[in-house]
Amino acid sequence: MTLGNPVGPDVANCLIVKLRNLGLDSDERRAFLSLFKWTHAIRRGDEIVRAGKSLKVLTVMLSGVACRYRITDNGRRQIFAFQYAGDFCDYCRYVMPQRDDAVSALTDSIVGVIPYAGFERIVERHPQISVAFWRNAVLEARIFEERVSNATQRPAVERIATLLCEQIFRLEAVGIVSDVVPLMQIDIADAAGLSSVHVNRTIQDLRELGALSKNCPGIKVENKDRLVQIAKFDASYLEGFWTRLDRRQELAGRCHKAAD
Amino acid sequence: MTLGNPVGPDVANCLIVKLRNLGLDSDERRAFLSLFKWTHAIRRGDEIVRAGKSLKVLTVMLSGVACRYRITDNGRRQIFAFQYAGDFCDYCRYVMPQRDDAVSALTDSIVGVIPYAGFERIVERHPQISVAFWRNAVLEARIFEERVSNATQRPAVERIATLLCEQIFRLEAVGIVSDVVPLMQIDIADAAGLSSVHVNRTIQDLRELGALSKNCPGIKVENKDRLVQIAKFDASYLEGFWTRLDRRQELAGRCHKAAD
DNA sequence: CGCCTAATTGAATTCCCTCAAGATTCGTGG
DNA sequence: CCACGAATCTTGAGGGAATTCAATTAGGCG
Repeated sequence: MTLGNPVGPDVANCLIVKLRNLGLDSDERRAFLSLFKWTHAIRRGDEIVRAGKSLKVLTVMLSGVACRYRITDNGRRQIFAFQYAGDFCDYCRYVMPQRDDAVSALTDSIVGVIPYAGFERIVERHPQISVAFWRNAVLEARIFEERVSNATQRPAVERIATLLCEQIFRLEAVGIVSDVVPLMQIDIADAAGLSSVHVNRTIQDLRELGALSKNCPGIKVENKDRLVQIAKFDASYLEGFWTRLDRRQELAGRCHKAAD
Repeated sequence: MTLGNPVGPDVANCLIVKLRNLGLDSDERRAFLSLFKWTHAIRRGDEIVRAGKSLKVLTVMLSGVACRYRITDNGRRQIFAFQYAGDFCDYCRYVMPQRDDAVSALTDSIVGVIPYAGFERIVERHPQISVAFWRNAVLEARIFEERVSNATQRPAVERIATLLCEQIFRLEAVGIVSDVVPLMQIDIADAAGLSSVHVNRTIQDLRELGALSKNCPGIKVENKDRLVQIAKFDASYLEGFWTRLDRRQELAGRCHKAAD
């Protein structure tokens, strides 16, 4: 379904927060938001970006949860990233067209769409936008590093605890505060690279340890501090998501502009 | 040791190739190369970038091999990236100052240094440079994705074969063609997240399989095709390193400039 | 020639996987 | 509102891949 509505502050709130965190001032944000030509409502399970297809558009999550994934040769689904409101689904293709992962919706979602043409125009007028995207790419690389480190060096409990922490902190960073992690066990398995059986056992361990809630459907955090402690989670690697004010100064200097 | 010499085409050859592959035209490359204020000679084992230290400079490998790494809480060294001539050691810190990995030299190396101040000036005059760095960051993220996928889904033989293939192809991309992979088994282990014991056994398997040379020191490729075959290696994810001419067209269009 | 680093080998153990079956929950339609 | 089917989650048992610990051999350099 295509809605003709422009993207107002109501729908785009998370995106605005994210753009600010990436270092864009209000002018640049306004310019970026003006680019949205339309929005799509996507149903759970449907594809947002098709593998191999190169539509000349940027797609942005406005609500819901999605994942970027690939089917590996052994037939399993490898989830590379979970995407929440404010996240760009396929921004890398703009500079790296040969990337061809698929993105599909894990819950009912709304996405906004920006044609490349308009984006190019804006980038030219506001060079800071490409710096912001550069920063975003570095942030994403940073997340992957953490995942590599996790996958190869740590036992499943810490691994899954860390994955959960990351999701919680990222959601909070764009203003979505909830004790429910909106993922299924199979999603966690495919992202962490563990079998769903083992994920299940590990989640039960986390429940026993008091980190997750017992006797309730889905994955609900009972004790966030405990979870963070088990994961030995240090959120500093996500700092780009919620650039602190004292940090803003430094970035602002680097951007030749005061933030806001 | 600090050399007062400017960075001439002789020393910077690999870097020039890399900058071209990232989509910079000759003007932009010249501007970038003019920024080098000095070069350092680094000895094997020494640190190029210190963890936590934020020098306001960009560091670029001009020759040799280095690795970006971190010591994890369990005391092991996690290698995130190998860096060869032309690679930027710490470019991410420019947009993400809170990153604090260390980089140290695995062989005797020469690095070039660019103060942030000069870089900012150039970026302002040549906005394409930040797009190029954006592209570079995406490329790096892409490499990590591959590593996650490898680490979680594939057996050690394929994992190590893939790691070796990646190094060979990256070295070739900047014009360094050799059948010797300039890494030790312990480096491979810390990068792949395997124990050095198991890496050793796996390398012996690769020798038995005819991919690596027997009876010679270090890691020498006996049969590249065989190695690629074992790794099921598809180099397309590294394409940004050797942007093909037909691709260049597309990128050039996106950059509002003809390449070269 | 001897020292230090790197590579190699063996044996026991642990973590996670696969396969397979059973129990819940959820959504849908009657 | 209940019943039924499908998806999700849960549990058990057995096996394999990689780890750790420990000891030995080869290589490189002063």
